Amino acid sequence: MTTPEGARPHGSEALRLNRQVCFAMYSASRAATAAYRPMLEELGLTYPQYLAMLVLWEAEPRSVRELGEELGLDSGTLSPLLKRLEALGLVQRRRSAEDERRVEIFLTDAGAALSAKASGIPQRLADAAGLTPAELDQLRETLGRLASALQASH
Amino acid sequence: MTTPEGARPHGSEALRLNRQVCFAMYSASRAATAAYRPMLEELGLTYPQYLAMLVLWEAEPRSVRELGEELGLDSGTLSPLLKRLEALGLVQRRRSAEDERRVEIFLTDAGAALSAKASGIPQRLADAAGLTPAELDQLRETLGRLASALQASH
DNA sequence: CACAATTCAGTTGTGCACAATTGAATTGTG
DNA sequence: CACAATTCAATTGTGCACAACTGAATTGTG
Repeated sequence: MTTPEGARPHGSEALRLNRQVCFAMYSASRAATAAYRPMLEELGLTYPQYLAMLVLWEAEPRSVRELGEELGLDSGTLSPLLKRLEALGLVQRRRSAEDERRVEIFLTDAGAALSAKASGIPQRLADAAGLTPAELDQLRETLGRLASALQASH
Repeated sequence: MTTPEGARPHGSEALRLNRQVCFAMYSASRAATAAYRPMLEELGLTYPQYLAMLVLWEAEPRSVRELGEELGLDSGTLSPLLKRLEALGLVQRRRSAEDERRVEIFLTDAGAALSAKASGIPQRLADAAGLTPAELDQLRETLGRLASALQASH
């Protein structure tokens, strides 16, 4: 069904792409990011930037390390991302006084105000997902267990 | 529970990070890629390169467009990736004779032989996932529906 | 047949991810 | 207290993703 004219099939069953949960996850995750894109464009954010803002909207200020803990990202990813959020005027980075290694991320007024514009996004995406609330709950729970097990595996 | 000392909480419930299925998917997908990494290192492949090889192991040759269709990737991603696979000696790119726009991707002997070394990976990952086969099946099915709905949404 | 529209692969530019490293600040230990 | 070990953010380099564009080849239509 997936094999085009002229291509010789010789794959083993275990290696079939369509069998692989990880590929389904990889595809669905990219599809979700793509579904967010037009909504986030209205806010001028990328999806990872939106995630960082979500964390800050919950509580603020946060150090780069705390943000990384929440998002599972390291400073190699966060440093330039936060610099971009600062350039957008949404965030301010300030060296901590008590611990000069730390950099605290504060929301600017514009950054704090942006949450109002973002408040409808989760529901809009849930609608686009086409799953029942129960299915979404269960999916989130299963993915959480999966991520934990995978992280523990290496 | 996630709010550190000194950070002022003021998030709305809908925007809570831990509530969001998409973040769970994003995290789990990255965790899966990370779990693959040490296994794929033995093959000298990245995860997207491994996906391309999976498609070619199923049937070969494939045009760049066909590969892109299977993986949901465009030429902007695939062209350099395939160039790297060619540099690794796993693949050969050849202009199609019937349609000079197309570039056909052939496995080299080394590329074909690599599937033997990869054959254990899906099972190793399934073990690391810590889910039952039934849960994995259901997860894959749900993710498939989710990805379809999200793609249809824009 | 002519030529506009489409298909196809590649390139350029931006923004993640992530490994590896750096250098400064802090903590732990003898 | 001294100094080794650790923590923290930033930087560098590689490899995706993806939008926008280019140019060549093919297809569709008048």
